[in-house]
Parts: sequence; structure tokens; C-alpha cells
Amino acid sequence: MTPIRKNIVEILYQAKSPLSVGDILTRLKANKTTVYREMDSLLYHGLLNSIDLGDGTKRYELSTKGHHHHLICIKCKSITELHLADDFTKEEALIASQEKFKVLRHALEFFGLCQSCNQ
Amino acid sequence: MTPIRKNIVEILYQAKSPLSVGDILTRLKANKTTVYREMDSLLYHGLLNSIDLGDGTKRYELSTKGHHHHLICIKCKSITELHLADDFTKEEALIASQEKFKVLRHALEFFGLCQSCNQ
DNA sequence: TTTCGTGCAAACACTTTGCATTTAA
DNA sequence: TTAAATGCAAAGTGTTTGCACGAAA
Repeated sequence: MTPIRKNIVEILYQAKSPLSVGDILTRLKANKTTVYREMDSLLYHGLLNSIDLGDGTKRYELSTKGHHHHLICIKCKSITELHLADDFTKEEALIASQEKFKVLRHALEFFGLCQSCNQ
Repeated sequence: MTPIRKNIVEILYQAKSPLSVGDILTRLKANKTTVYREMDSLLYHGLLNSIDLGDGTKRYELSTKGHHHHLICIKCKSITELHLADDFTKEEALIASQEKFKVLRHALEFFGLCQSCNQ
């Protein structure tokens, strides 16, 4: 656990929504290559999850937050965590049997308008 | 409906999986700027859907295919359409009431191993 | 000494912008 | 003749690569 790695985990722990490498660089004096490498490493070791909201930028959050989905406001770009009771095990079993496809993970994001942008 | 636009729609119609701008350029002699602009326009007019599989490249498919999800093989990168009976209207109603968030669309992708890669 | 962490510059891939040229109404 | 379509080069953005340097084992 190097200083920079510790800092990154700390920053992600305090973050309210997933952060991009750019976001982290505004909070941490370090080289971007180093940060990209740390993200890869943390991802590889399972400490992070990476999410992609379709804007061409990867975002990361601690995997200790558990599996969840996101509500993304298309206007203010805010990202809210969403914990659903259903974890799609039924769907995944169906996919396995009907499509002969072994599901390892899924990504579900809801896009729309948050409360303040919907007024 | 210009020649290039017609070509792009034709190419997407024949495609078995979502295509990137790069994919389209291998099938069509045109300038990439033109293709990017056409995609934006077709997207804006609702003829296309854009999907993002987390690899930093946008892919497009005709919206006439209807709403569906995708099975993405992490090994051979193949993309298969998946039509689920459930369209998450229950979840979206729940989100609207509990989270005060107006859902406009959602994206659900399953990542895993296709039949031939899972042997 | 050897390895690992870090940094810097350059390269890369995808996308967008500015502007010129062509085509069609 | 004007507006829309198309093309080309350059710039922009997020990411990766190659290589060097320095610190820790």
C-alpha cells in the first residue's frame, strides 16, 4: 500500500459519486500516468469497480460499496446510487439456459431527471 | 435523406450487432467527420440508439429494432441482442416514488462468456 | 543491486471543430 | 445564388506506452 494508492482509496472513500481519473487528479498531486496505473491495479485486485456512463470517461468506486446501480441526471449530470432488491439472478439463469451465455456481471444504469432538474 | 445517410442506415440495417463509426468507415467510402455528424443527426432524430460497452467507443443500432439489452462476451467481444420480457416498469415506478427521479431510459448489459468461449 | 513506485513526454484512439469546397435546390 | 452536404486538417480529450530516475528492500 503505497502513499498514492492509499490517497486514492481515501479519496474514493469520501466521494459521494464515482470519480474519473481527472476528478482524482484535482484532489491529489500526482502524475496522471501513476493514477491510471493505480486504477488498473486496484481494479485488477478487485478493490474497485469501474462504471461507464456513456460519456467516454471511466469512473471508479470502491467495491466495498457493494453491487448497485446508478441514477444519472442527463441535465446536471449528478449520479446517485440505487440499491435494488432484485439482483437479476432469475434473468441470468434464463440467459444461461436459453442463450448459452455465462453471465459474470451486469451493468444497469437509469438515465433521466433528478428531482431538482425535473421542475 | 442524403446518399451517405441512406448508406449508413442501410449498413446498420444489415449489421448483426451495434457498429462504431470506425466499423461504418470500413464499409463506406466517406469522411469520418461526415459520419460522426450523420450519427449525431440520426441520433437526434431518434432513428438510432447509442450504446456504450465501456471500451471508450460508442456503437449505434437502428432504434427500429426496439428496446433490448446486450450480452457481451469479454473474450471474443461478440455482442448478442437480448430481448427480456420484463422492461423494468416496476423498478422505474419505484424509483420515481422513492428517489423522486424521473427515468427516461435505462441501459442494461450483461458481460460474460459466450458459448464457444466458455469451453 | 535489484525491484518497485513515480514521473515526464510522446504516442494513441476516438471524437469534435474550423473552415474550405462541392452539390443541389 | 444560396443553403445544405461533404471533406480535410487540426485540435481536443481520455488513455496508454516507453523510458528514465529515485527510493526501498
